[in-house]
Amino acid sequence: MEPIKILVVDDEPNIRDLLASGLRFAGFSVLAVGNGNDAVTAAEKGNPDLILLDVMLPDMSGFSVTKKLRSINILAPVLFLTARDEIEDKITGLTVGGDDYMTKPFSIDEIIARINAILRRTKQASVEKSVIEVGEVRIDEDAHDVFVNGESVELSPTEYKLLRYLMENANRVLSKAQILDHVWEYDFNGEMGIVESYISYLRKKLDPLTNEPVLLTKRGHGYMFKSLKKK
Amino acid sequence: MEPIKILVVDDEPNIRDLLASGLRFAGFSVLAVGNGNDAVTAAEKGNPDLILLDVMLPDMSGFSVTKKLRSINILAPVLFLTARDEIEDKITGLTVGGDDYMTKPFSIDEIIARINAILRRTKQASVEKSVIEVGEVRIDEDAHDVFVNGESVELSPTEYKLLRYLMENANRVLSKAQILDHVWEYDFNGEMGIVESYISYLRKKLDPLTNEPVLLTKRGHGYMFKSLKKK
DNA sequence: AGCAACGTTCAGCATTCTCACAGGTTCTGG
DNA sequence: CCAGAACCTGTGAGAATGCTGAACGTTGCT
Repeated sequence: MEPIKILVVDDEPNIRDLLASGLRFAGFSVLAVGNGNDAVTAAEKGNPDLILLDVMLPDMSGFSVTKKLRSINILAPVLFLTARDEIEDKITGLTVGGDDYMTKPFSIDEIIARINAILRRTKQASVEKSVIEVGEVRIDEDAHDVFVNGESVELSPTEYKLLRYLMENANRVLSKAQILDHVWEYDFNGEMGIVESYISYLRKKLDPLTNEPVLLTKRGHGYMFKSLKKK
Repeated sequence: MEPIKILVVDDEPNIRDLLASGLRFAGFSVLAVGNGNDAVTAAEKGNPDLILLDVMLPDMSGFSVTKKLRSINILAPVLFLTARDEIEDKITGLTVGGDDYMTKPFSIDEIIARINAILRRTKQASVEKSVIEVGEVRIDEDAHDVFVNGESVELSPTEYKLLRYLMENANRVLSKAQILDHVWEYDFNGEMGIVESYISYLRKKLDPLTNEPVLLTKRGHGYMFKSLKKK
């Protein structure tokens, strides 16, 4: 099975590197460029499965890039990146087919989740499953639903992302720093106490429905999602 | 099987040597440099499997080093080293994928454990197993869990590190000085009596669950973890 | 505008941990 | 068998760590 190819287009080197290395670690094959022209040529040659495209580029807008790509019959789905204060109307309507968009700043894990969601939607023979199930807890990544022993649980966006990250790494201790870097946006520079807060929120919602606590504190090391069955 | 290569980057010669010799003894192939520029060139040539990177370097920050490395397609995971009071704002956003960080001062054994954890996570075909099992005692390094004859035992961080060190060197006498050097942080300047105390704590927790004592005192020499089966 | 949901910080509280000390016990050499 | 060395372990002070409720600002919705 050959790896899924992603083309990253962003003019800010920091963001570009962040995305490139994050995606590579996630198992994708990544090509990264810094402007629209390079993006078009790279897409022609590389034939990527998905394009991660910043809307604000030095030479042309992300939308022009998309148009050019479509005109030369490159139909890979596009995940647009846009600053939060740029008007959202412009984007709505332009994202046709499997396209989607995200606002900066983002969290790495969120980007990966979106990419998987798009690939799931556009490719029939999807590799990724949309359901994560560990022990008594089940997450539907398409619907963003969470069930504990069949019962639905309402989570806020941050609670959801945290739970997903913990479940993806079930039975493995995760340090607060790792959690912060994967779950929170990359420009977050607050305290780690917020992780404690959200663990507390999650416990308050999950524990009443589980037979035994699923979120364990490993004092001095971090937190862990624990599943009953041995893997 | 060729040895795993580690690049150590730290400007303090003491720390650098401490790390280099400790890691070599643990079986890694080590290259050590003292600044960011050397780090980049060394990484280019040496193609390390992991980089141990001090955040505070004379010529550039660990952040810049990482960016440079990633931009020239060096994707080895990074274990950042940082002073305890720099953590909060600086590190956030740095660790992507398999990266992690540790605060100074650290203990050698803890560094090695983290390195193994990262390599385990980032490499599929890992050599290291996350479970150490000697006689009646089993440690899961991912979950930081300890079991004696199947029963779970709760250990404090220091107790855990001490037990792990003893088990890694089962059936071998370890002097108190050795134990102090490996398990405690390098700037610890207390008495060796602390080792006696922690041996005592461990015995109190382990002995009730074992058929025979596992922690032996070799009077005048040190301590030894004894396993039933011959090695 | 008013309201609800959410993210974030903070302070107080509780628990656990580290470490030193000191008195007691066991061992060893002579 | 004795004296000293080595070792064991209970006690407690102070620090570190984690938990949680409360407060506040922001955002989005009606």
